Amino acid sequence: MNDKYEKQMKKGVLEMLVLDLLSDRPKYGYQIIQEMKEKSDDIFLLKDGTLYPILYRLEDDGLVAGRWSEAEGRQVARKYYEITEKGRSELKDIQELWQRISGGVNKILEG
Amino acid sequence: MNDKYEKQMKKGVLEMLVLDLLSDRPKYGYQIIQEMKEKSDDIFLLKDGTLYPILYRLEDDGLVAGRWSEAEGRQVARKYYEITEKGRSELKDIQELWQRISGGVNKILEG
DNA sequence: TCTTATACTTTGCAATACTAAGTATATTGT
DNA sequence: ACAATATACTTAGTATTGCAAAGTATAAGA
Repeated sequence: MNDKYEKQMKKGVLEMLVLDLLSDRPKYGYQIIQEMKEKSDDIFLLKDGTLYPILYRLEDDGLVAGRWSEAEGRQVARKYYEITEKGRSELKDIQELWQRISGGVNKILEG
Repeated sequence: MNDKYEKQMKKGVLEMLVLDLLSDRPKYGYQIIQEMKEKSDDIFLLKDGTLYPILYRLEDDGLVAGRWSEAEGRQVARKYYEITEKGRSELKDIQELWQRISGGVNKILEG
């Protein structure tokens, strides 16, 4: 039942969260999924089929840049995503938007 | 630019906000739009073309019940929407979901 | 050998905020 | 009287996105 609302409520915020996680250092997909899970106390459990399309969109928009790692003593190639300057600038704007929207929601719920 | 994110971030929460506004007493469309604007300090400025489809969905789901008013000393008919018991129960669940999701977002942004 | 974890890609579906257009009456200003 | 604005509801169409599911492939542990 509430799966529907949960899915909808996550729209828009996931891109912000991915950008935020990338803002301290470049990370690869699986790592982003783990950190998202840990930092949110198991609230954001992303499937890989959810994350990668987000990364591709961010890349298309020039907010992150992906580069394949030269297999450092391991075989499985990893693609590291790094936030761009444009990405940092956008992240700031999106976070302000989140404060505005979530603040507005709480005003109504508390009012 | 940020219109895209703003639109997405509102997904899911608008139904919750409409249900919340209806939880004290029945209201008609225009009134809901005004209260949404006032209580959110101009953050949620709904167009009628956005609100009514939400009301119809809520009605289809049995969360609200609409009834036409018998024109009380005025000519323009108004359709009043009233929250149902099912609607109150769902609202409680959706609000808990909102607390969970927005809490998770803030954990990541602050972490 | 089999299972699990790691790691990335792609297709297709469902849900919804919004724009735009349409219909109609009431009120206010000129 | 006329025009403009506010009130009030309806519907069609678009774009976006979270997710499930399936596919490809390597590494590590039982």
